[in-house]
This record gives sequence, structure tokens and C-alpha cells, in this order.
Amino acid sequence: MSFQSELLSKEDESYILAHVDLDDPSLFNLSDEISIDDFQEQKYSLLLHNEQTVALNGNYQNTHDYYPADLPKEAESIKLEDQKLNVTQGEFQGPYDFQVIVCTGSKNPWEYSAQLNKIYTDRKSPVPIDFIVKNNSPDTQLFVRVTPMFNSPQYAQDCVYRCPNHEFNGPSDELPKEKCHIVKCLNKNTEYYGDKAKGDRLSFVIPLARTDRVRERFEFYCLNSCPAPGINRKPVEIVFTLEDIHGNTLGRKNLNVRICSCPRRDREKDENIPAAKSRKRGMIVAKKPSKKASVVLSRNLQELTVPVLGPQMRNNVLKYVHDLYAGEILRCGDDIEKQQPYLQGLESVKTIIAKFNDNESSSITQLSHF
Amino acid sequence: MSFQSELLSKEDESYILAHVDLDDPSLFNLSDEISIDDFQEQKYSLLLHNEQTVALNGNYQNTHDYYPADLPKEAESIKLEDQKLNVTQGEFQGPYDFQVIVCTGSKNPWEYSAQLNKIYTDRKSPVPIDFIVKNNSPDTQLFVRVTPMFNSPQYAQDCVYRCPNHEFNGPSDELPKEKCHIVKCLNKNTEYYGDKAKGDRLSFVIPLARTDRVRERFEFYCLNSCPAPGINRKPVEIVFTLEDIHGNTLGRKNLNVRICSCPRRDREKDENIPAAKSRKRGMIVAKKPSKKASVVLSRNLQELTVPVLGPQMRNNVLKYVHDLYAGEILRCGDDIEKQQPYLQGLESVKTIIAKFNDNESSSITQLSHF
DNA sequence: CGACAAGTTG
DNA sequence: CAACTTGTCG
Ligand SMILES: [Zn+2]
Ligand SMILES: [Zn+2]
Repeated sequence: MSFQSELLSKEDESYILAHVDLDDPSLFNLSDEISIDDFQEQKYSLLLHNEQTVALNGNYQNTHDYYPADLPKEAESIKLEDQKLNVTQGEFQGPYDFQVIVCTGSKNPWEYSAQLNKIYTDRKSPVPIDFIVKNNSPDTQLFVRVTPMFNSPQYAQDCVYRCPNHEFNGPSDELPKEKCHIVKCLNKNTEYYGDKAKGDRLSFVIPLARTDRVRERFEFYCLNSCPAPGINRKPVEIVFTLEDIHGNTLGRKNLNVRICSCPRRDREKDENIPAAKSRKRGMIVAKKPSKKASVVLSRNLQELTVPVLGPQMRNNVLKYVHDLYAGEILRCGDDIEKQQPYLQGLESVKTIIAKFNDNESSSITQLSHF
Repeated sequence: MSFQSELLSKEDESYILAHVDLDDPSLFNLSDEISIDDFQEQKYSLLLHNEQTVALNGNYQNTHDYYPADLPKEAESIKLEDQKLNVTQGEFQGPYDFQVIVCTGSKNPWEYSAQLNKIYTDRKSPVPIDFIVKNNSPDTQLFVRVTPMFNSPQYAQDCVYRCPNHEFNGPSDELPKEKCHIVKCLNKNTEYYGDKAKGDRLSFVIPLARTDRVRERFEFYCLNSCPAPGINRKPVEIVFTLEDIHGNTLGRKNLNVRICSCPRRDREKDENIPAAKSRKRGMIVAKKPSKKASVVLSRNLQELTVPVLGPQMRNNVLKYVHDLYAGEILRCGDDIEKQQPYLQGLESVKTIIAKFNDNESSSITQLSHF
């Protein structure tokens, strides 16, 4: 179940996708079979659904207590030259039905785009994220590993570090091993891994509280726009890996992240540029469906602009859209993840309605009960 | 000829300017009369034409070989607390008719504005500057001290250092004492002074070749836009001081500097906007209707933007809006005048629908019969 | 060199 | 939040 090639051809991919049961969680518990030597000398690539294989520089490992510093000197030198470990990157729920939910709300300093599965946040504001783990039993300690990565294939192998500015001007109470991490968790039990000086990829591990839904807060220390050798405007994602005490992977979810000064503006731009472009007289032109966009289109929240005549018609449209979301949400049943984008849309409509209600004195033109 | 007050009132200034011969070079050769103790314990202010007195933090001195590190411990502590030395900043030619000329040329990577006495340059391109010293005799060694300063009174006391990014990512052959200087001279005999760790003001001294006109090349290591604790977008000037071997000041010239990525553009803006300065940020401008939620289309027609999720919902909304117009039009009966705005809205919606139909391959997502 | 991207200001 | 500034890219 492992492939020597760094990158699979499209044909290989289709073949494998067609012949392998990618939802079989046993596929993802291979770490026990791989020795340290294997890690140092071979390249492993395991195909998952939504497959993306990424070569990770440095020491990325599945046991919490395995440290780069423990390597013998010669392994070290191999690592420093061109040791790359291809680690799978696809998302999967795994046996615990692992889910990662960004808390939303319209007046938070961060913004979440369900459409792009992307969070937009300021530097240094705590962002709460919920981890959902079904059947989280009191006798098993689970962990979430958090690894920021560049998410364009071109840069995915490069490790993400803080820019020197934010490395040397971070909070004064920061431990040296934390100073290069662009993201940290407020949870005091978080363990930080990786040493920039050795070229390690940085990540950290949070011990998960034993409830079905655990909220943790994260802070970011660099902007996406920070200069090289920092993020340097490249898109970044956070990989959340559910792990057991041995570092076995039990689930994986990705979250695109943009740390910037104007989360709302930037989110709106990201969402609208793939979508409509406005013309003269406010005409809305439909977007050209980019191949990638069309795949996920059904999950995509987009903006639609229509002409309305008078507050009555406007309110009719708003109420109608509101109710369309309400209906969809009901039809989702208890599937929280499926609800997510609709909840976001609903939130969005309600904000628009509230804005009009705020701005209009006459109660006749107001929509009530929102 | 020295004043105890840190800042002179406007009236004092005018009085002095009217009664003192400010072109008398003897006024500016006072350094021999001032002991180190005076420097440490008092604040001197000497008025010059184009007067600008500036309190300099740290150790700024007129002898090349006087070093902050040589201070006794107690003087040191005074310095670190609030010792500020008011040093004159005005330009004067002095006995050698000292002049500083920025070399110009239209296809250089830098730009010089004579109007603003300001040079605009890229980071890391050598800028040649000529120093003119009349009667530069072979038996007197002269020096030019180069001191970058913030030139707004509000920040002039702060020392100018590199931002951490450029401090730690400078050329690899840089000596530690050079790493914090935002400007350096290519001349290998340049001596760099000041220690950022001690809060010293940084400067350097170039021994002048013994000709009337000496060309030296300078390189800048930070942009004006570099983040705090770097320049942080504050305007900067370079003070060139002609000195003898004892550090006596024989002439002084200032040069405004902007290190940026687009020297030409920025120079043009600087030069033109002061002329037609009516549209600056702080200016009061007729405010536009807050087009936050809706924009006026025609008389009553407005734009409403709502979030939709997927083509189905989008089409539902479009169809609904279409039908709202249709209903209104019916209710207008034969009143063509009254129909008019609704017809217009209907037309508008149909255009939007057509655009989406055009752009979408899948017939499933298309609305038919429009 | 124009257009865009993205931090800052009031 | 709009407008401006200013680095970057094509
Ligand atoms: Zn940074
Ligand atoms: Zn800098």
C-alpha cells in the first residue's frame, strides 16, 4: 500500500482510486510497520481520497516522543541534504468520525468561508476551533497534531516558519522552541515540536479533552504577507491530525488559513473573484467555472446580485432566501458538517436583514422575527 | 551661544534669527569647549539657520575614537535612562564650502528630487554621492560622518535601526557592528559606530580622499516601509557632517531619503501631490451613499446581494425574483407608465439568467424558458 | 510600467 | 470601513 514514486501520474491515480477502498481506516495505521531507518532512507507515498501527496522536509513522525535531536549524526546529515518524507495529506474522518469546525459568528475578528474551507484572521486574535470526536471514551487519550503547511504543491515541501520580525519580537514569555511557530494553541498542555535550526517541520500536539466536542483556541503570529523567509504571501493550510498516544493517525482534516489585516475584505475578494464580476449598470456576470471550482460548486457559498424594486420586493427576496436555507438545514438532519455551509449562508442573510432593519426607521418596511 | 531650553519658542527663534549672524562659521566650532561631562550632564542647543534642534538619544560625539563602551558605569546608566543630547541639525557649508551632490541620470535605479532635496532609491542598489570640499589640502585628513535620522520632530530623537528581518538577513559577510545600520558605504575604510543593544545612535565615518570632489557609493538595507522596530514608514534623512580628525564639525548637509520599491513613482507622487494636495486622506470629501447593502440602479431599482449555495439555490432565487416582477407587471394592467420600472427589472434579471446559462455547460444547472 | 495586493489610517 | 500607501507581478 505504499508507492515509491514521488508523484503519481493521473492514470495511476485513477487506477488506484478505482481499486482501493480508501475509506478503510486500517490503511492509515501503517506507522508501526515503518522503522526509523525506513523514514530516513525511503520515500513513502500513500494514496488517499482527495489525494495530495506532499514531500515533507525534515523530521515528521508519528510518535510524540520521537525527536530529531535523537538521530545519529549520519542520519542527520542525510536529512539535511535531501531527505524528504512523502506523507499523505488527504482528508479523512477515520474511525472517530473526526471533524474540525471553525466557530462562526458575524462580529468576530475572524471570518470563515465554508465555500473555500478557509479561515481569515487577524494576527494575534485567538480563534476558537471545535474538534468533534465520536465515541471519545474516557480510557483512551487522543491528541490533535497541528501542522501548518504551504498548500500549493510548489511550496508544500518547504517548512513554514515565522519571519525574523515576528520570531524576535514575539511575546516575551515565549519559550525558545515556540518562537518559530506561526500558530500556537492557548492550551497550556500543548507540546511544540521541531527545530527551525535543523530544518525541521514544525508542529504541535494538543491532548484532547475526553468529550465529543472540544474547543481549543489558536493564535497566529505572522501574517501571510510577512516577508521571506517567512510565509511571504504564499497560501497556507493547517493540517489537523487526530492521533492516539502512539502517534497513529486516526483522522485528518485540513483548513486553509489566511492571516491578514482585513479578514472580511480579503474573504469577500476571495469568494467573489472566482464568482461574479460586476459590469456597467451593476450587471452581474456569471463566473467562468474553473475546473476545480465546479467540483466543489455544490458546497460553495457565492454571492448573487439581483435587481429589486422597493423594500417589499427586497424583503420578499430576503425572506425567500432565508427560508431556502432553513429548509436545507432541516433536510441535513443531525449531520453537523453538512449543515455547516447552510448555517453560514443563513447567518449571512440574517446579517443582511439586520442591516436593513437597522437602517430603516419605518417599521412597515422592516422584516420582523429575524 | 548655547541655550538650555530644549525647545525654543517661536518668538525666541525669530529674535535670535534676527540678531545672530548665522553664517559665521566660528559659531559651529564649539566642540572643543565641551567636555565629556558636559555631554553627559547637560543639554545643549545651538541655533542655526534652517534651525532644527533635535535631541539625540545615546552617545553622539564629535571625536572618532570616543566610544560609548568607554563610559564609566554610572554615566552609562544615565545615558540609558533619559540622557538626551540636543545637537544642532541645521545645514551649513562651513569653511570648506562643504557640499553634497547626489549624482543624477535618467536611467539610474534611483531618483533625485532637487525640489525636495530627497533621494528615492531601491534597497541594495549603490547610490553614488559626491562630496565637494574646497581647498582640500593634502596635509589635512577630513572625514564625512553619515548619520541617518527620522526627520519629523516627533521621531527625530529615536535612533534609526534596521528591522529584524534585514538585521538577520543581511549579506553574510557583514560584521556584527554593521548589521543594524540602514545605510552603509562601499568604501572599505568606513568605520561604523554605535551599538543598538546600548541604544546608541548609529553613524559611520568615511575618510575623505584629498581631492575637491570625492565620490562615494552608499547602499541601503531597509525600506522606509520596513516594520517596527525598523523605519516603519517614517520619513528619514541622512545627515552628512564634514569633520576633522578631532571630530570638529566643519560643515553639515542633510539629504532626505526614501528607500522604496518604486523610486520614480514615489518621487512623482511626492512632487505632484504637494502641488494639488486637495485629495488627501484626512481631507473632507463629499461622502458617497453607503453602498453597503444596495446600490441605486435606476429610479427605484436597487441591487440586492444575497449569499446562495450552489446553482440550485441560485436558480431558485433568480426564478423567484423573475416571478415577482412578472406578478407586479400583471397587476399593473395596461398602465404602461407604471409597468416601466418592473419591465426594466425583469429585463435585468433575464440578462443575469442568460449569463449564467451561457457560462454553464451542464444543462442540469441551467434555467430553461427564459 | 500598469494593475493588483494588502497593511495602515482616521 | 473607505481610501490611501506601497510592495510585487506580469
Ligand atoms: Zn511575520
Ligand atoms: Zn528592513
